[in-house]
Amino acid sequence: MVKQERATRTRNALIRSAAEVFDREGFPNASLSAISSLAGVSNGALHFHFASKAVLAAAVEGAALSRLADLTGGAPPPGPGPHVQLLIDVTHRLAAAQRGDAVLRAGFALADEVSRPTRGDLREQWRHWVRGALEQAYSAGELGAGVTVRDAETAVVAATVGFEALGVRDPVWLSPATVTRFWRLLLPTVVPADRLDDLDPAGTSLTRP
Amino acid sequence: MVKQERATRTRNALIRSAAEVFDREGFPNASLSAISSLAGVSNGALHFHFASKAVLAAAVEGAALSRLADLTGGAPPPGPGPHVQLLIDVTHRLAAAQRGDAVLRAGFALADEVSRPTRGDLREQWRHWVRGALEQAYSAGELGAGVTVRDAETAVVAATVGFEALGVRDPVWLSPATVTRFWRLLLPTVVPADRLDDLDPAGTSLTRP
Amino acid sequence: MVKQERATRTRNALIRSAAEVFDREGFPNASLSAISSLAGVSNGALHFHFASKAVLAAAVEGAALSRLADLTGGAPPPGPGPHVQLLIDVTHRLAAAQRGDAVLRAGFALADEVSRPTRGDLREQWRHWVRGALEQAYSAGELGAGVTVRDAETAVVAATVGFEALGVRDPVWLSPATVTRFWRLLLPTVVPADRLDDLDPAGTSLTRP
Amino acid sequence: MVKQERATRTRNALIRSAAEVFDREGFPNASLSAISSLAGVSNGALHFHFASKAVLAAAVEGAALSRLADLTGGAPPPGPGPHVQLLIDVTHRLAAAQRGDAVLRAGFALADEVSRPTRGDLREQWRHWVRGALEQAYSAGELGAGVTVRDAETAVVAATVGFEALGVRDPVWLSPATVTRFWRLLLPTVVPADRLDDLDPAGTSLTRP
DNA sequence: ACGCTCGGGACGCCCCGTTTAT
DNA sequence: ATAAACGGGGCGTCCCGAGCGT
Repeated sequence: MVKQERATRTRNALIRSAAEVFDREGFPNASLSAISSLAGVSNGALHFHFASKAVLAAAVEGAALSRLADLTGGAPPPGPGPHVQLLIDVTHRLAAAQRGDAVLRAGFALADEVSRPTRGDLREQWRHWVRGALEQAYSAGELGAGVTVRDAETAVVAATVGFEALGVRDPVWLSPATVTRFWRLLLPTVVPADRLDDLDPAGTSLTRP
Repeated sequence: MVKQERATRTRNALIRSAAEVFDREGFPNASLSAISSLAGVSNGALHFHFASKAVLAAAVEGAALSRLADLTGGAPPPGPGPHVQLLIDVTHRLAAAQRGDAVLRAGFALADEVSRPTRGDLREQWRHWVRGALEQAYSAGELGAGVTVRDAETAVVAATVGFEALGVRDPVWLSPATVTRFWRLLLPTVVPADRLDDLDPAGTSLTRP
Repeated sequence: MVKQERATRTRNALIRSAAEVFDREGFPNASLSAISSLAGVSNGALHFHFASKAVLAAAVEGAALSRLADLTGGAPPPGPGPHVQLLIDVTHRLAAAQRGDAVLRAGFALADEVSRPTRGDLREQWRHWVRGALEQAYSAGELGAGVTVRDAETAVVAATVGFEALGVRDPVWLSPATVTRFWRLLLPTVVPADRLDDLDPAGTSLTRP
Repeated sequence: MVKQERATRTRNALIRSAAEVFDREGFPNASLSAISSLAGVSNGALHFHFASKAVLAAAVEGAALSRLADLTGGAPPPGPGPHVQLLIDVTHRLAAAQRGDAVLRAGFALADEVSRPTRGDLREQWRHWVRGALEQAYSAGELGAGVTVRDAETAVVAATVGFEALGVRDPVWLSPATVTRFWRLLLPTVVPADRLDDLDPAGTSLTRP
């Protein structure tokens, strides 16, 4: 069916423009007509693809979820490796993405505003990934003495969420400098002193080897 | 002038119930009739005290601001003293207040949603206080080597904002245990090793001597 | 009582400002708070003097009625005299007054909008006076052959009302030139040819001898 | 495109009932729900066709404008012809229409109340037509000596407007008898004596030959 | 399958004309 | 005569279904 291809294009356009409007106006203030007209389609077309506003929001959240999966590269890779550096890099990538990608921003915002604390929502997903990465680091002996996975998870998740919340009104909170400052402060406690030189709080642009 | 006493009571009741509804539903979803009926007054009474929804929101923010001032005890006290412990204690108090006080929660949320990034809003106010406390600590030589005020400010502000954002859906993020975990992780870097024993990451209930 | 004097002053100020606001906004759009604040008194003061908006409107109409009585000089004087010239003069005076006096304008407008066609309202009052003047002229033999009082009344009342209605948006319709044009056209039919030279369609500023 | 037919029917029903309610209650007092329910459609349907109350009023005015064009038959026909009789006939037709047609009545009222004195509004349109007809009459030598187009225009327009204004509360002012009285008084001055017998102040029901 | 025009209810905010409590 | 409170809508707007086209 050739038709379905255009339909998919329309669907995606709607998701994208929905994300934009949700991000700009917030979910309750976002009007469906604003979304459909931004996408260049009619009001009825929107309802064909998404039965309700909530369903549309869920679709945006889903899109954001897959963006997040792209950023994290799925689950943290097992086995030995510089797990902490990966964590640093991913927080940098997440901040950058949140600065530039309305879908991601809208997704996180929607997770707070609309959906009940579902098991698979963005916040939970992110927390799980952070915990997973820290557990790998712990197993690999990368964490400093007296540092528990739980403590580190708390700090990292809270800070990244804070960056996002503050970044809504002042994007500097999502800048590399901000994230780097955070890691500069945290790293001396998180990793043993002898490993400190191997880690770059500013992140590495290298893809995982 | 006796009459104004009841008026003040009504005004406060409106602010309180507005905070409650704003906190529960979010500003855009909060309906003025829900607020006025929760306060036990009529629609017109609300409009008498607050010309518009925005003005009401500003009043809630103002109330939250004074709550925050109560928590911080105004400006950080100058001179020698355990400044870092004070910072720890205040973050605990703030978290506790945000868990129990809808006005404070609503105030912070409103600062994000409605008001322009005014100089005197809650977020800025909090950031200023944190920075001030850290500067006092720095001046008193309480900060560890290589720790800048700026870095610490970033981490503390981001984390507390994160706690609040996450606490909306899961209050455990605002529990003493969570805040304690954060400080447990941070303190070893923030203060010199020889001072670590003098500080309690779980906070002290003592009022400042 | 000295108090009563101030009360009267307040009452009159309210009537005047009510007329102004009614004239500018129309009765339904005029808000009582606009009226009271323009008069420099409180909202409650207004309700002390006038139980309701309708009562206030009636007061304005009453004030306009006395203005009209001033213009016409009461009933048309009986006996011989240049009755038609008096009619001309009064139409000029009425137009001038409607151009400059908000009370008169508001009064006529209110007579149309609010009050039921009462026997004593402004429109009826004006029509009665015109008819009276024409009857006096007829009795004095001032009217041309074949001219009935009824016909002349119709034309004069309709035209003056038309001037007023059109004058709301373009004051030129209430200018002396306009009224003069009307009489210039009408006079040759209304009065016998030999009396034409004694009458001035532009009106005489003389008070009646 | 079959659908659009029903839409047009709905639109027209809304305009008609809007005219009725505007005419009965006046523009400010007319409630949109009264209009939509009188038209037998929902509140949303109204908003679909007319974005705001003002737009709806403009539509009513437009409808009245075309009614007026029907009455006048467009521009006054050039060339020789009994132009004055045409003018008489049209004033009769206008009065009759204003007595029976709420759209026309509401249109004129709206022109006074809401719209700025636009160049193309009803009042101006009517004035233009009257002036045009009189100019044709003048060119054809139908006007009496000493009668200017301007004077006649003033009297005719003012009187017709007056009939309308007075007719709101007492329809007799829009009756044929009233209009006939007006012309009976005016004609002897307006046209030369030898043409008087050819004209009927009561109007002719003949369509123009 | 995909899309649009048209229409239906439901509130939300604002504001207004009024009475109580003082 | 005031300050405070009341309740009643008005307009606008929004989210959504229905039914026809393509």
